[in-house]
Amino acid sequence: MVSGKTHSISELAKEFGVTTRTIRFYEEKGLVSPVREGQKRLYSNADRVRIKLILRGKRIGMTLRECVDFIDMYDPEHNNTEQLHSLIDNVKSRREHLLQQKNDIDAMLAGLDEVQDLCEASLASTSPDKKTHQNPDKD
Amino acid sequence: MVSGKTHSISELAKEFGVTTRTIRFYEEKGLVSPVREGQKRLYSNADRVRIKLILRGKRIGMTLRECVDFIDMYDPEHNNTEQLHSLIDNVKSRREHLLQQKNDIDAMLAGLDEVQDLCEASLASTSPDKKTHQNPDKD
DNA sequence: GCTTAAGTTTACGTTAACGTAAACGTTAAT
DNA sequence: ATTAACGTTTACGTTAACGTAAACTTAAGC
Repeated sequence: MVSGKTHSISELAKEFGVTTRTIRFYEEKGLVSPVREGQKRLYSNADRVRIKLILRGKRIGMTLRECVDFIDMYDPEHNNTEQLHSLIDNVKSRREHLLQQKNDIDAMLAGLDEVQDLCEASLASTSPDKKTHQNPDKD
Repeated sequence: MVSGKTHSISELAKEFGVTTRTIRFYEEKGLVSPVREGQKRLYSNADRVRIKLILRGKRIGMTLRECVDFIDMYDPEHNNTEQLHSLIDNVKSRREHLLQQKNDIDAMLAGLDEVQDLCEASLASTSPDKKTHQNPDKD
């Protein structure tokens, strides 16, 4: 089968918790290219996946441009050797960036643990004995 | 000792790789409050740490407002029981958010691995035998 | 005394990522 | 035939997070 299930714009909007305006905006920017049935947009499953990847990227602070660049890595239109090497470099630096972000997140999670401990300790004792406060200077 | 080492604005700018404009902007927004020596700003180590935390937040896509909220969790001006509970709730949702982000990052890292494998395979064989392409639909 | 470097305030400009609204078309049900 | 639900285009508005420039002060070095 060449054409799988398609979706309306409001279906996708509901599924992903965004507005239709957002999805049209993504099209305006060339991030998705739904087919038309008369006037209306029909979204393929590939479009769905692209939107999912875009939103994933946004959740970790990527710009739309970065999301596109990222997604474009997946499609194998990079034939010649030079482009493949440049793509690998790109992958490398992206990976480093992501690992940095993981470190940042872990540091924050540790901070949250600390805050929560302090809170609970403070709640446990009606007259709370002051614990010494560790300041968050690591990294 | 009550007052540790202080720093000029350009020192901090250089240390963190941002412009002085950025640091002044943060002050404008109430994120830092350097002391003045005459006209000039003197940044304490506490200021340094706040900036560090801000930049850490930004790296994972937090807004400045979110960064402040996050940082404010650290200082124990939350005395009464109700506020402590609300703070704990806040910690909880932040933690969930951060864990979601870690999942997103892991998914992307997996994607990068795949892309890299494809690239290297394609480079290894001068006449590259087409491998079947796995599409990234997980999660 | 002059220049250079670093600092200051004030203020307008810019980009990204949509929100919001107006004005209109199409299909289906009442 | 009219309301309702969904879709469309066009276009102006908005917020965040600075960039950039102008015009000025202060301290340091020669």
